[in-house]
Amino acid sequence: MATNDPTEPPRAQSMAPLCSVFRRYLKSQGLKYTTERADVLDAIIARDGLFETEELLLELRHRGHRVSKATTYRTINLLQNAGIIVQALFDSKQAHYQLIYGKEQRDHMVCMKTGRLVEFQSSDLTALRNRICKDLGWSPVGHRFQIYAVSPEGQASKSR
Amino acid sequence: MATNDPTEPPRAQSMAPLCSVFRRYLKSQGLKYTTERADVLDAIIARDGLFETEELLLELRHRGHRVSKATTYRTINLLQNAGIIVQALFDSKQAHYQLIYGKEQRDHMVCMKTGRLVEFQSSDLTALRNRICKDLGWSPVGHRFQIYAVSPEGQASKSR
DNA sequence: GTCGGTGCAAATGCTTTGCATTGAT
DNA sequence: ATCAATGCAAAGCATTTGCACCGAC
Repeated sequence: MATNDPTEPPRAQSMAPLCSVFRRYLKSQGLKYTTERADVLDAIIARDGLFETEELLLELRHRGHRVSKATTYRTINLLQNAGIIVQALFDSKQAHYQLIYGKEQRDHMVCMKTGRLVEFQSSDLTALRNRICKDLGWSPVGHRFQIYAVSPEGQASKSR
Repeated sequence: MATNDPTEPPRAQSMAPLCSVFRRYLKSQGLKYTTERADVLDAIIARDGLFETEELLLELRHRGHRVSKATTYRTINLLQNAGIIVQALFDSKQAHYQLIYGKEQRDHMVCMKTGRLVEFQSSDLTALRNRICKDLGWSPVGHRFQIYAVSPEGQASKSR
């Protein structure tokens, strides 16, 4: 599913910092750091890319963690508020999320023939975003960018 | 699906061409051009911007056209397939659409304080998109770009 | 020991669908 | 006349919520 950027070596996210970011956020809100919440964050870190809730539940089951669907949804919302994950992708019945904390913005390119999804980074894009904001007097916070295109494989397949 | 020509000046959309684009699409699929479908397209043209289904239903009622919710949804799907509208915006329970046929791509900037939504166009962005695709050997079809930022008014409001 | 958290099942709310009727070509 | 479209109400589905019990601080 998710591929990565050819220029940067993909590294696994070490768990400790994210975990403490989450703890700090929870404490600041008077909320508790529970095993279920830790399990959900772990599973997200393990995937290290785009995920949807159903996949996350499978990942959790797979690792032998029993977290209810309700709690998973609740935790995803907390992680969004904490700025650790953000929603990604348009045009989908189901919400997709991606880990974002401490990472450069990652954008997506979807193949309209094969459905293949590629992540990429572009500092030019971020620069352009900042310029657009500046021109209009706004302060940039973030962005979402998704390209619809046809991959080389998709072009090859004459069928359909 | 339907893209457009960046060299062409953005002009106000007159109704006739879109209507015939839709008719042509319907005919090509062996589908019928009905008054309800025409009414939905009219209402979308009248709004000429972002809309969600509920708003569209109100617009239709307002103009004295009785089109059922089911038909409106069905027509929206057809218009997407015809390349006349596309889904826009992330992070929303409800789908938002925008008229796109024969227009330059329009992107969005949302104020995180006030919720204000601004549309903008950037040919640099399209150029950047095309370059990114070319570098990876893909053929660009379209894109969605949404900036999260704080508007001048939002910055002024210290409250919250 | 307190609150907040969890799981379950029920509730929501947007969107889709089945079916009998209506209408465009 | 035919075959698709419409409207209604019911069904789907991802997500949220109410509530009784449980667990982190």
